[in-house]
Amino acid sequence: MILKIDFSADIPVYRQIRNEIVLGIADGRLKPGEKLPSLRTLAIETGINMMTADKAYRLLKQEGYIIIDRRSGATVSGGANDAVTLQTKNELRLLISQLKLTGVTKSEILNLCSELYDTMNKGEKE
Amino acid sequence: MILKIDFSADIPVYRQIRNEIVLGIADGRLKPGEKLPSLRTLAIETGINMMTADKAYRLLKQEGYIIIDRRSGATVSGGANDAVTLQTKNELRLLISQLKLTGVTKSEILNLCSELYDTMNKGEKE
Amino acid sequence: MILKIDFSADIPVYRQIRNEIVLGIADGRLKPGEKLPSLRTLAIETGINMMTADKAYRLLKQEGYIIIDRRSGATVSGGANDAVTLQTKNELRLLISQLKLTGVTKSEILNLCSELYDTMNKGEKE
Amino acid sequence: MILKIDFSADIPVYRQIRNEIVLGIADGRLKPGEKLPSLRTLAIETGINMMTADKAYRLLKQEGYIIIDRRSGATVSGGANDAVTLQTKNELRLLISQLKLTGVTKSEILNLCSELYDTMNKGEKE
DNA sequence: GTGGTCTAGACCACT
DNA sequence: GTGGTCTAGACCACG
Repeated sequence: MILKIDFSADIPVYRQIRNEIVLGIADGRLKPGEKLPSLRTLAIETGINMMTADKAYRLLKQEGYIIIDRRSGATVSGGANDAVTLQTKNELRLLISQLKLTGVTKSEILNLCSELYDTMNKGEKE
Repeated sequence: MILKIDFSADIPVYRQIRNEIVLGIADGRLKPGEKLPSLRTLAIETGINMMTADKAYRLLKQEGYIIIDRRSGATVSGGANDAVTLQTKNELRLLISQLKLTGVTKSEILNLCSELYDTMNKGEKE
Repeated sequence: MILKIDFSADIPVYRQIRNEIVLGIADGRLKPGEKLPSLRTLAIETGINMMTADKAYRLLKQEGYIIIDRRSGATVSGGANDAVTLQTKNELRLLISQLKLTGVTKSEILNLCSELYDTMNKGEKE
Repeated sequence: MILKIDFSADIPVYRQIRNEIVLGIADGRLKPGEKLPSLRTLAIETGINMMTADKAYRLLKQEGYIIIDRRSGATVSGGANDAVTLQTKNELRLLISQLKLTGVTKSEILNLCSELYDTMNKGEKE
């Protein structure tokens, strides 16, 4: 799995990494139990600082997306903490507000969500 | 409309204000054409600095949510720029990934979105 | 001649009026010797404050575009002060820089200028 | 590249900085990919406040003239957004009106534009 | 080191 | 009255 970083984006690099990995797990490109690259490998491959990679992994661990083991490094857990759910639902409310105000109808939103959800189950191909 | 600011949150104050106003417009508490408080009033009422208030209004203006009139201050526009839509859809994908990984099913997500959307129509024409 | 004011624009109202009148003179919709509306009329028709209208006329007078006579009000002079030329040439340099950086070629710029100039001689129809 | 600020001019400081940088890019004194001074450096060197410098950079970023990189600050992008083109063309019409009314002939205007454009290619590929 | 955010004032331009 | 701009600091997030 290749991570693309946009250094000129508004969103911090460590968060971009976190987001891409979350997306990767959700759509099946990263499978539960699968090993993630080491901090060093990740840092070199993406051209980022190792401390930034560390920050991303710590965040993912705290949210329950990955498990960090001293011996085997970071592996995908396959789930996430419930605390994430609550926070996410609040954010969802804001996004739906924004979509509504840009003229997206309710059914369009539901279709969009449905498609997005379905798409995640078909990313099995490497 | 009262704005609640959490000064210890990790989300910037000017963005909290922006978000609350977007939510307010979407759910009808703020109606198109309605006048928003002046920069000074907003700053005093919420206990923030004028420049922070200015930053929030500038962002809202840039996104098309409000119109800033040289004579009478800021008013609600009722819509938003298309650029917002695209950005929002990307963010939506991440949120749905997160919900999926915390065990929320597809139908639960769709119900949640539906409820959120409907809640926003209180006090407005359907 | 009808003046359109955009109260939500970044450019001050008095300057919008000034600009529209300059454009009107240049393209022949306003002819030398022609009488401009009184401050009061202008203010009422455009929905602006009389002081704002006054400011616009004072600026136009100072630049030589109009002549203000106590008895007959403001009339179009047909020219402008040389001081305007110098200032304008400086501004022109910036605009051409901007066009160049947005990918407009030299010949496109020259064609554009040529067209703009020619268009101004055909605005004879009221 | 040295930026000259006129603190008594009626054009805001942050806009003067923006203009000088645009001119610098267009005439090749600033090359694409080149690093601009940091906010702090710029503020100290020109004797302005950091927030004013920030305002100038934000504007340049929004217009597409520069890229702000989280790692190393601001760099010249070499282009600009299309939205700038449209705005600029409108402003061009006004300037040409003004020149016409101060007695500058069409061929003089075209020559002037041509010279201004050519002057910008010093130190660059034709 | 960098930019991002924020404060508590101030003065000016505009309407 | 309004927003627009600016100062001289400060602290934090990021890399």
